[in-house]
Amino acid sequence: MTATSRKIMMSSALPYANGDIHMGHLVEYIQSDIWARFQKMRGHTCTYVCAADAHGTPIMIKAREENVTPEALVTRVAAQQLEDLEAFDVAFDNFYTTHSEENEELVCRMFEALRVAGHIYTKTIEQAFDVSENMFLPDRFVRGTCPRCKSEDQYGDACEVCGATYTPNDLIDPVSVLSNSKPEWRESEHYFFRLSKFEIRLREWMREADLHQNITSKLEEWFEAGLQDWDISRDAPYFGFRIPGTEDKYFYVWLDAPVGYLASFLNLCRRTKDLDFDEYWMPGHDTEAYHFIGKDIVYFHTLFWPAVLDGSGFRTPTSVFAHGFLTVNGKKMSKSSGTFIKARTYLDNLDPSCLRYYYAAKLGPSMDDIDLNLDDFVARVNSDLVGKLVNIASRCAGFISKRFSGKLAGELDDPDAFAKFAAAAEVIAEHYENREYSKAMRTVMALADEANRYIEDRKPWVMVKDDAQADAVQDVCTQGLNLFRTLMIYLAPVLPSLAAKTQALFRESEWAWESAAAPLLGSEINRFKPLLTRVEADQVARMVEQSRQSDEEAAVADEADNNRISIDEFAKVDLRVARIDKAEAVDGADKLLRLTLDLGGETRTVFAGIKAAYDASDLEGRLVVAVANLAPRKMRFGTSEGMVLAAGPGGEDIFLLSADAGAEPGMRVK
RNA sequence: GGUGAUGUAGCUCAGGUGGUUAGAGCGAAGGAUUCAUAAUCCUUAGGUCGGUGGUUCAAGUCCACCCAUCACCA
Repeated sequence: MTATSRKIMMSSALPYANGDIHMGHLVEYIQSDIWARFQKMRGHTCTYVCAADAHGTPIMIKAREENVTPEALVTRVAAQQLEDLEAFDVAFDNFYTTHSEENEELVCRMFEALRVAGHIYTKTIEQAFDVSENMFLPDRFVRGTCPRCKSEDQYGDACEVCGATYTPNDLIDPVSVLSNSKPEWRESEHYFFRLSKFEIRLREWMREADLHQNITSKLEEWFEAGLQDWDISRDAPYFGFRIPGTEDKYFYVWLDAPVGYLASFLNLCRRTKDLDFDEYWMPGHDTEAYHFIGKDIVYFHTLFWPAVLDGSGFRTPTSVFAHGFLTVNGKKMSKSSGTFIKARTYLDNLDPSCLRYYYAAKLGPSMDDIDLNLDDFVARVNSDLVGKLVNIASRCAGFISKRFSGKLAGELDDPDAFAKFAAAAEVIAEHYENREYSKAMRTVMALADEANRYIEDRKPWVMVKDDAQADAVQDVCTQGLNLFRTLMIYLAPVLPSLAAKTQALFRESEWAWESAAAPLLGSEINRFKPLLTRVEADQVARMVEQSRQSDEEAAVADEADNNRISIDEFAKVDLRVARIDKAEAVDGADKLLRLTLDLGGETRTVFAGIKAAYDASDLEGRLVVAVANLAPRKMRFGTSEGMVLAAGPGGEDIFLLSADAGAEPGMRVK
C-alpha cells in the first residue's frame, strides 16, 4: 500500500503529574501505542513522544499539601506513571517533562514570535486577591458554594458535583484556600493571545487536517459562537515558566503543555542522530505530526494549539485524533463501587495483554465513549485470545515437538489457505492505519476461526494413528502453526509481549509486517509453553474489591450520589410567591418566555421554558412559586434571575404551580 | 439552558449514497469430538432497530418532536 517510508511524529496527551494512571488514561496510551507500533512494523520512521504535564495550580496545591516542592512531587509522580505505562507495554520513544529547559526555550521562542507578530496584547482584568497573603488568587485558589447546585467547597472555576463552570466571582461565600479569608476583587494585568484573528487560518487547517466528523462539527459550533482571545498569563505564585520581561507573570499551564510535545521531541532529537527537529516542526517538509487526545481537550488542540503554532512560525499538526471516555460496567468510573481502577491495581491481578486486546477490540476512530464491561472482558479475552487464537498453536505444537523433534515440515499442507491469510495483510493494515482497531480485531478473529476449522477438518490426531499418513501430520501442523504465526504478526501492535513469546517459540527475533506473508518452513521450534492463561472471574472480583474505597473520599462521593437532603439543605432554597407582571416571547428562542416577576417590592427577570404550554398573555397577573435565591444565570438572551416552579415532562405538558387566593407576592413558602 | 454525540438480539458491537426474510462474536439450548489452557466443530433459538409522528411506492437508514445516557460551554 505504502511503498515509500514516511516520517511520523506522534504524541499522546500528557498525563497530569498529580495522580496515578488509571483505566481511563490507558485507553489513550494503548490506542496511541498500537498505532506507533504498527507504523514501525510497516517500516516507517515513527517517533512517539510524551511527557509529564508538570505545571499549574493543582500540582502547586498538592505539593503544598504534601509539604514538598512541586519539582519533587512531579518527579516522583511522573516516574510512577511511566513505570505503570511501561508495564502495559506502552513504549514511548521519549517520555520527558514540561518542566524542562527545552520546553522553556520553546515556549519563550514561540511567545516572542507571537509578540513580534502582534498576536499578543495585555489587558487589565479583575481577579480575586487574598489580602492577608498579599497575592492574587488563581481560580482554583478560591473555593465556595456552587451557584448552580449549591454544593459547598467547590473550586472557583468549576463545580465538581454538577459540572457548572463559572468564575470565582459567581461563587456564594468565596473563600481563599490559603488563608480562609474572604477575597477582594482587584485588578491585574494579563497577557492575551489574539485567537480571534485566526479563524480563517484555522478553518483552512481544519480542512487540511481531515479531522474526524465529530471534531469538525464541534469546531463549527465554536466558530459559530465566535472565537474569544485567550488569557495566557497567571500571576505569581504559580508553578510554571515566568514570562520574559515580567517579574511576577507566568505562562498559563495550557500554553506550555502542548509545547511539551515539541520539547520532548527536541530533547530526543538532540541526542539522536538522523532526527532533525526542524524537519518535523518547521513548515515546508514532508513529515507528519499527529496528536492523540481525549475528547475533553479537543478545544485546546484544534484551536489554540494550531493557532499558536501557526502564529509563531511553526508547522501545524497533520491531524488530531480524539477518542471518547471510558466507562466501567456502563457507568462513569466510581471509587465507591470499585470501578475506579488504577493501572497498578490491574497489574496486581491481571495480564496487561488482556486489556490491550479488549480495548483494541472496541476502539474505532470516533469520539464515542467505550465501555469496559467486566463480564464481557472475561468472556471476550478467554474466548478470543485463549480459546481461539492461542489454541491454534497449542493444538499443533505438541505433534511437532513429540513426533518430529520440533522440526517444521518443508512445505505447507494447503498453500492456498495460507495465501488467503497472507492476503488479509492489506485490509488489516488499512484498518490499523485508520484506527479502526475493532475492525482489525474482527478480521483477525474470523481468520482464527478458519484456522481452527482447518485443523478440525484435517484431524491430525486421527491421521497420526495411520502410518501411511504420519508424515502428512507434520504438514498439517506446520500449516496450523504458520497460520497462527501470521495472525500473531497482525496482532503484534496490540499484543507485543505475546508476539515476543511467539517469536521465541519460532526462534525468530524480528518481525516486519511483510513477515506475515512468508511462511516458516523446515526450521526448528521450541517447546510450546502456554502463551496466555484464562482470566478467572475472581481475579476481576479481587481487582474491583481492591479498588473500592471505604475512606472519606468514597463517603463524600456516595453522599453526592444520594438524593436525600437534610431539612437544612431544603431551607437554603428560598421559595417565594411571585406575581407575573409581564410575560413575553423571546426573539430567537423556541421554548422560552421572558417573565417579569414581582416578588413583593422586588422585580426579577426570569426565563422559563414554558412557551409551548402557555400563551404569554394568559400569564400576566398570575401568582406562581419562584426560587428567589437562585444564582443569576447568563443565557443567550439575557440573565435569568430565578426560576419559576412547574411540573410535568415538558413541552406542552408543563404545569405551573400557583398559590391560592390571598397569597401576596414575596411571601415565603415553607 | 445551549451545542454535539450515543441509544440495533441477554452481553459487546457491524449495519456507504433509504430497497427483497436486519448481521457478527460472545452467552444460551441441542449434538459431535478429544489434538488442545473444559479449548474446538456443527445446528438451533433470540430483535415491532429508544418512543411518537411525518416524508416516500419503500426507513434501522431522511425530517420533526420527545425520552434516556454522555460530553463540551474556552
